[in-house]
Amino acid sequence: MSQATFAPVDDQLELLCRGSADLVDKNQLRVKLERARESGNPLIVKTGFDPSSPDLHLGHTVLLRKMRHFQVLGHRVVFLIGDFTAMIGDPSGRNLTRPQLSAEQVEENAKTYKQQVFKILDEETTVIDYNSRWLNELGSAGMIKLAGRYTLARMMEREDFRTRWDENRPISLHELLYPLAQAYDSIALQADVELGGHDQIFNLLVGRDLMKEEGLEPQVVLTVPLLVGTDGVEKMSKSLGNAIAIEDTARDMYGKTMSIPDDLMWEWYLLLTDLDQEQIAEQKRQVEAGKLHPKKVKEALAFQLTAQYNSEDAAMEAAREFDTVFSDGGLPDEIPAFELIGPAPLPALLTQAGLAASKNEARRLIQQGAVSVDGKRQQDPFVEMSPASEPYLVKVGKRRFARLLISS
RNA sequence: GGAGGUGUGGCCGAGCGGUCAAAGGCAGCAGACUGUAAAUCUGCCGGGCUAAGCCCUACGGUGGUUCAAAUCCAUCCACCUCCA
Repeated sequence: MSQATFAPVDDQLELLCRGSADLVDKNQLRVKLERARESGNPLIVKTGFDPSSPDLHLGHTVLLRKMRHFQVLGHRVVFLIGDFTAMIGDPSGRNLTRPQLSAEQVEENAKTYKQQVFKILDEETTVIDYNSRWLNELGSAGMIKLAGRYTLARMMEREDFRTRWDENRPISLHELLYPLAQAYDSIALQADVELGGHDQIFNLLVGRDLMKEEGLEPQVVLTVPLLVGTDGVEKMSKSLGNAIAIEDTARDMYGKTMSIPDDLMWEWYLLLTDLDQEQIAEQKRQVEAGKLHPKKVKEALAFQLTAQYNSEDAAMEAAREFDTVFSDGGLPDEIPAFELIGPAPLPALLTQAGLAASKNEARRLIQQGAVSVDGKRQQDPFVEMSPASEPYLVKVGKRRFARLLISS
């Protein structure tokens, strides 16, 4: 292991604590950092990822960014793919048992993961590992021994288990093994620090307990808050439709960011950017005092995020287009074109062009005044569109555009 | 092994045999307004039909009872609880 020099401990602590939810405990982390500084041996920082959701979104990046902070400071970050534990399915925050994944799915998902995380992590220094490496070998005898070190009562301290129990919802036995398996990962890696989302706190603490039982120095547990999604209410999740994927187009990323409630901006700044905390607070004060327009602040946020995951050019382009389309009611750069056969009623054409899900919906949209043809609102749901040499420019709502060329 | 319960639209959740395409909430979409795909208010929210009406599909599956079934019966499936 290479000898390294580390920044002063207080400086490290400041960066590491930024935007964190729990830290158990800070003094221990200080001790570990000091030791690393003296010995030149970096801390082993473990973060587990369940390969069940390969589409990473900004919610995941909060954690990835914290990992990145450790990397910047010269520590050894282990990106642990929970290919073994994925067979169990993490019960954290769940009120239902998760579906179990097949080995093929896990492998496929893990691949997709790797393609995405290096937008944030440093590919050179990130250690990627799989927990099947030691958990497979553990075998059922080892698992039983491990299970013998924890009690049902302690397991039931967990809020999600407790809730499910109280509400007569099922808890499968294998779910009880998840925290144990995760704890065993920490033992196997001899982790100094384990990172996770705040919902992981229980699992991470079990890791501490079992490390002590093994006679190891317990890991420090550091969690980050769960990012609230674009709806401003629920935590960001793909299935809730309030997520911004890191593979989203620049246009989507910018637009979706602009759609978050104003109040949410500050948290996003804290968790998703490296903007100085004092600067964030200052902007917030100015907005509250009415000196700074919140839209400006949100634009800057949208720009930063878009630039980070796409490119500055793409971000500028997205910003310009957003203004054109939404502030000025103009046209986007790219409008999908369709060639359809006519004459035909407008609702049928809208449906064929994918601008409406069904003819009924198309009719409703027309009646509600959502549809314009060549810039003029069209409110007759029975209007026939006849063939023409030039395509019609059709707009549905604020965001759906198409050029429809009608031929006979 | 025994007893009981539940299964409704993307989700949650009401639902007397007819007036149920199914209350209410969430999500979604649209309009107005605006400062944005913020906030707020209003409307829409299974499919088809030149429609204030009609038709089709739908309340776990199947089969019945009935003029009429999400509602009653049988059976199957799935899930849950309690007792042992």
